Amino acid sequence: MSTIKDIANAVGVSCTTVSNVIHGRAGRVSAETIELINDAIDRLGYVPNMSARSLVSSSSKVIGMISHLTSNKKETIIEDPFHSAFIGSIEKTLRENGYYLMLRAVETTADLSAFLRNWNVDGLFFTGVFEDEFYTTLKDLNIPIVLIDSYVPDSNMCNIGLEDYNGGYTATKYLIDQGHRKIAFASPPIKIRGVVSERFQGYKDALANASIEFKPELVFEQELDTETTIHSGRRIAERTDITAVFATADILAAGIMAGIEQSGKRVPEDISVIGFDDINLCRLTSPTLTTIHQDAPLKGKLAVNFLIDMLDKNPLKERSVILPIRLVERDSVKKNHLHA
Amino acid sequence: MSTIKDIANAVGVSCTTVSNVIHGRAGRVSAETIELINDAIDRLGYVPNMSARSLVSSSSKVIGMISHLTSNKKETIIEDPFHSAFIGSIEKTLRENGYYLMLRAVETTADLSAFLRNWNVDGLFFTGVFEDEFYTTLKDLNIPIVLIDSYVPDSNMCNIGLEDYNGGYTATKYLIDQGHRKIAFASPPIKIRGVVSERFQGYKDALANASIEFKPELVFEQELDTETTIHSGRRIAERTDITAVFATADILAAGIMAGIEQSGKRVPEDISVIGFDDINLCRLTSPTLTTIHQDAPLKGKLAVNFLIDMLDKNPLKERSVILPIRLVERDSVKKNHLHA
DNA sequence: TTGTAGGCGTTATCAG
DNA sequence: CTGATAACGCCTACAA
Repeated sequence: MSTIKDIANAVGVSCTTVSNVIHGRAGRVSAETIELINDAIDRLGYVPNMSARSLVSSSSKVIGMISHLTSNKKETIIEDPFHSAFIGSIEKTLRENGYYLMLRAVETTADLSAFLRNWNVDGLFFTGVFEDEFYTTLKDLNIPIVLIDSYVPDSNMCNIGLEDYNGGYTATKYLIDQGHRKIAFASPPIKIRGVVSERFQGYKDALANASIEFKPELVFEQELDTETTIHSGRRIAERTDITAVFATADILAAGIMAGIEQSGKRVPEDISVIGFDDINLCRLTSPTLTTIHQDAPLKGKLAVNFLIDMLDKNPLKERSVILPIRLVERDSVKKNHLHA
Repeated sequence: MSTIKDIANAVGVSCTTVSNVIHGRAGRVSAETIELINDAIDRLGYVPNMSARSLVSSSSKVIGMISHLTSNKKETIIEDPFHSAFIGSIEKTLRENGYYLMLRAVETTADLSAFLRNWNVDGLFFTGVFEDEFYTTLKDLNIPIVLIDSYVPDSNMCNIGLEDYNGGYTATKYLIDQGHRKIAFASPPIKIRGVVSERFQGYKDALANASIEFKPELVFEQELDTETTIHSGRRIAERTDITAVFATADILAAGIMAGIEQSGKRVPEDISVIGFDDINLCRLTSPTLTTIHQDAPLKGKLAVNFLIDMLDKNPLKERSVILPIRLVERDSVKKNHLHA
């Protein structure tokens, strides 16, 4: 484990000079010395000790990827294949910019702020439901934060969002256009400020615009584990009035399809299903799943870019970007269904 | 940001005493002082600065979750839903034991060892293919390592493995018992010491025991992205001789099923498919996927327990644990197919 | 039972 | 152009 001092000794200069070279403060060192030092760095295999750096600079190059654990939930950080899809692209971009990614689940604000101070965390991604409690803790914490699934307007926080409202509207409208009138809405529990509530509003507005009355009994809220989603499919199949389902996540839609088929009904002949996200799974189910597409890798990439701009104190043009959605037609919705 | 010194000042004792209390060296401090100090810690909201700790102790409580990026691969750390299934349980257990999880993708040994020294990483999970290159780097690195998908016998490395051979054998035998003789083997590229090569051997031995000749042209190696797996399904469907497929991963099996159906053939009527892993997806496809079950959360849990025992320098009874597999029958294999 | 002092590797300040 | 030096927060001998 060679240190700056080792390099300095090897070359016969001071630590300061070595440090200057490492940080590219070339103006202050002769070309010759620079060469010598770089050689020694390679030869001795020097790598910086990040702990020492953090200690003196109160900044660590550590970015936290925080997942909020609600107490009743499974303990898994990455519950949704949709999330794991962009964690990879986040790690990659972070790495390319000299940052490190720590994964951490927290239950309380105390957990979170302890973690942040433990490591002088430089920035944060926050996934999952963002509750007010966190907002008050984080807002005067003064580190860049990118919220991935919530809408919370604030300086030093960025939202990377999606046309969630539009997505909900588009999906529902599409079903209506195919002749459906009894359209169920299936989602995880609808939390205020969460993405789902936006999609829900889109659903309701699409109904209203088509003069279809909104019926609370057509709303199915449930967790996203496979058991439960399949069970929801069964419940939906039992309801003889429902002809279509808008599910706010593909894994949910897939579970519902499975449940429907297990009940002896057919998708899309008896009940049509439309999903949300457009994960790979959509092409693996049968029928393949019609869904609202969002670009997960891009979402991840933008999230990191936001964070890095904030870390570098680049002025942001925008605090928030809303990614477009688009409908992807596959085979889970019966076309021109004239049910009305 | 209160420090030990702040606590010491607040209470009117020295840093040493505070430190002793923090580390539970109760014997050396009066009960009264302990109380005072703990109060102050709560009141001032002290949390340890991990950087400072790492610096002085050359150990960091940081555990790396390393994913080996092969150059031609996508840049994603968690390519497989199977992996994301247990990363959550790893983070949880680590956290409960006072450790922190850093995610990092590496391409070369140099990348890896730089990362390890950057942070004084205390221990390592290594997923993905483990090549010799890494072995030589890691083996004298003297930190506990748990290999998740590879077989490399060595002290200070642990394998948490699976009955991969048995899984391959069982899957193939099952197909044979249903009357299949022309059984394709589909997998990601077969790497030496990887799990796949074990499953492959099981496949070959099951064939041999049934006096079925192994045909290299029935082996389909491909990457696991959705495009490619569906394409493989098509290729398999075109081959009129194949009546069954053993795929070494469920996502692969699902893609192959989709490809087969896209070619106008039916699963399992025309071609049977059996998978491996038993991820949630198996219950969402139609037909549902018969597969070899492995317990992913348990695998994650054992992996962490191994690592923590090694970190705590607890003597290990075993360096390696092999988890059992079992066949889960669903609907993707045609029963009693008398094709022979 | 408590305190003092030195050092971990790095950076920034300031002086040569 | 280069080098001392102090400081970051914590830990561990060693003293008292």
